Amino acid sequence: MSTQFAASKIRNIPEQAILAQAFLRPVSEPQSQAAVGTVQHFDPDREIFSEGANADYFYKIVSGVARTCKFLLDGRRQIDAFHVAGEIFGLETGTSHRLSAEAVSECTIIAYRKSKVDMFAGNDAALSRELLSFAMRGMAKAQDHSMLLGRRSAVEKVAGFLLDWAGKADGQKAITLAMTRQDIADYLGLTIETVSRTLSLLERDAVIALPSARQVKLCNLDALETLSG
Amino acid sequence: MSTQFAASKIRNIPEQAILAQAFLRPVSEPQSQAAVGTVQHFDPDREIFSEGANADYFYKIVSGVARTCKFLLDGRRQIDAFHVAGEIFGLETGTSHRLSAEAVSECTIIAYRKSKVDMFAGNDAALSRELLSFAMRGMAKAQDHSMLLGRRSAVEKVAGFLLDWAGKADGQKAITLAMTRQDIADYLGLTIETVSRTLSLLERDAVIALPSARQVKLCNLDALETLSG
DNA sequence: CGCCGAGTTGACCATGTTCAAGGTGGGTGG
DNA sequence: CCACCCACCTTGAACATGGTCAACTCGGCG
Repeated sequence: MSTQFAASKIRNIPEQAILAQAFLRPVSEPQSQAAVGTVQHFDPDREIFSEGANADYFYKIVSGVARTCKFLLDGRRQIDAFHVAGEIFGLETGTSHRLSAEAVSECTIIAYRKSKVDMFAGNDAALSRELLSFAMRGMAKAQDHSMLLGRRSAVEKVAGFLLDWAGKADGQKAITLAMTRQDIADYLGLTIETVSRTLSLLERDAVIALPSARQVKLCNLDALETLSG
Repeated sequence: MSTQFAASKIRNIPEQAILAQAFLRPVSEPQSQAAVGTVQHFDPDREIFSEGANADYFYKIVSGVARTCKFLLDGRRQIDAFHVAGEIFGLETGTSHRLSAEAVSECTIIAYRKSKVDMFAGNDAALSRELLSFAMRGMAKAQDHSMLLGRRSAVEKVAGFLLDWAGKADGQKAITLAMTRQDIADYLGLTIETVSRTLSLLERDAVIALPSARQVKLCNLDALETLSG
């Protein structure tokens, strides 16, 4: 299920340089990626880490989709973000994870030791910059998400989500939703019924088509953008 | 209104070390703080910078309260955060500000050139770490805010906000709100009326007291924490 | 004193939630 | 191969929470 490589020492490449790959390189070379990380595979809905757990590792997605989320005591869930190939999550300054992470679809991820980042971040200028940029992007994403949650109607939320996801799927007009309606609802701060109704509404208005529950065709991008606010 | 110091060169102290003060030092020495920054003063509701403007400077609050926010085309506003003395805002990786910033109360602020951070971040390990930690804290705050906005009722939001603000005001049970009801509403994703009603409700239930509109006494912290979810 | 902005309160309304009843489709076992 | 099942999704009707609109209060200041 998971394999630990120690290629960095065997091949006599400085760990620092290899670690930088986590940030600087695309996911096209799984072999070299794994050099300082542990490759792991998760079935849908499997927990990757849980809120409060030790944040010794952070993760980069090779394939599939994962979600990071928080739970309230009564079971309410807020999904913070969906992560796709190439994205990093679970990197914290504190010692424990502030969010849980789970696989949405089947996914392959690489776990990196956080301690190595602590060691090298100060010395390697490029890595340092990349880390900062990662954190700032994360901050920007979370802020945009706040805007979405606080001041938008159901239609605006759903339209915005579809455009967002289409962006991740590289701008295709036909997109495949990796997640359930419940996931979408918990991401948008809505109920599953409202998400479903809103999608039906968009379909009725010929803004989208729903050949199947998880397949969405964006028929009218302009209308969608207008609706998203 | 604003004064440019060039003390670093005069006193022959490396700029890099002085810049680090922005992150590493408390706000207790305004003289030295100003060494690499421009001290500025803002009246309530004055714009500090606007969304889309060049992000050449970032800011640290010396005194007073500021807010960072976003606007939708139709005027809806989402306040991202309130900033108090010692806090930094307006630091971006991109070239332009993604949020606007305005003074809530009268406030004194120091503006730092961002380019200096770009120059030194890679070389100075401590500064680098501090920057990263700043960004990660910002990310964590924005994520918590999302949780608040997405999955909480009006009472939970208001109760949470009061506890939060009490925390910033150093845990005092009697707090002074620097902001208007409208600000609170735009921070919590509610309307001004709902905020007002909810505060009245909390007062009726003896959870808080409202000697004046801006003065809140937290009479029953336990109840408040329960209500905040 | 009267004005004005901020805040409160009330009545009504709309959006989204809740509860409940079907529908659909992919997988499994007879 | 078909029937059944189950998870996921959709749809409807009643309801609740918070929004909207409007009147009113309060406190500071010319």
